[in-house]
Amino acid sequence: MIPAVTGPTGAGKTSVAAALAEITNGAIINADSQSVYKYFNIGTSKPPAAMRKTITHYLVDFINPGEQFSAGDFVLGARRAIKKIRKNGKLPIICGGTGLYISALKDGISPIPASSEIRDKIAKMTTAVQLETLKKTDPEMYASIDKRNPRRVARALEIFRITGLPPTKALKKNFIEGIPLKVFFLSMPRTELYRKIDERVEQMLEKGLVREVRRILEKGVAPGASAFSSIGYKEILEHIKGNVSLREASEKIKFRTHLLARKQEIWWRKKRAVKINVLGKNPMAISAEIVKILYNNELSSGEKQEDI
RNA sequence: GGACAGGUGGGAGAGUGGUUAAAUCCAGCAGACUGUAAAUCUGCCGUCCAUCGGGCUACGGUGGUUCGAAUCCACCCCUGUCCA
Repeated sequence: MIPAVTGPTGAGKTSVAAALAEITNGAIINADSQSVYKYFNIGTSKPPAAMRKTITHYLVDFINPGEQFSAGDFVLGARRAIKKIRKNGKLPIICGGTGLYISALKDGISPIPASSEIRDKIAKMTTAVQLETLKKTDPEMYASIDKRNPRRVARALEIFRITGLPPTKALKKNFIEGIPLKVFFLSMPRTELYRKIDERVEQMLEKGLVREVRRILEKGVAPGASAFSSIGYKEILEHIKGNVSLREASEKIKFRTHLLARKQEIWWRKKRAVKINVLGKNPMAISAEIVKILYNNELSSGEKQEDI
């Protein structure tokens, strides 16, 4: 089975996946929604260049900052990468913190793409009108949808416009089946995790996050580019504009990263994942633990997955 | 020593007699979420019991005015700025 290493930011996914790749002769497929972007290196904690020389990485550092990348793109790309890695006789390892991406790969996804053209049109309607339209086209979806969440509502309508079918039906059509994945969730106590996150944010600044943002802007990347919406970049942008001090920006980055970490935990709390406590353990020990579980599970058919 | 300004819940910060357990923001906590997901959205957030709801303690301290005070008065303590 394919292992997927996930967990909150700062838990050490990158080094664990690297260690795992070393002992299993594996290649890594990135499942982090921000690390796909080019030039955004420090703030996204991409796997370092040296690591990428010895271990093959897929879906990292290959999208232009202005372009959109989505769960569907990830699934398609990951499936291709898995095939290729297997052909080379290696073990594919998924690594990243974007729960939706990993879940989509594992459980499948419907192949309805995003259309910025349609999205723009829908955006011109008020939410009330959007809801009205949805109510008429798909009462079932209307009943279950979070009506206060504009993105949900807009996407439902988008699906309708693209397929001409009620979203509930469209989502079941031509479904891209999932791939069996064994999800390993690296975990550590909150207080410890928050401490590590804060430390890491300081390190990012020392490494020159501000400089990186300046360079990206000099390249002509628009401040509104989707890659700039990620934690660390948004705040530094504000600092460069002169709206906040560097200190304020770094505080904000820390707090927003805490929130992110919590969201990442919540995502897997009720889903099947093997929780691995990483506090005080080194990457090699952790990856050895993962190998052991992977190997045991392949021998015994019984599922022994813990809840988080 | 003198003159102002101010002390509000974990933090910032509204509130100048009742509808205020006290706006708002931040932090914290609990969630939703199948193509923007590091996004978007929701709930809780003094304390105790509790289903609606109810009790208790709260706006530096102590006393007072009042049917009623975070809000008015007196004194005291502390903080900031300015003058000596």
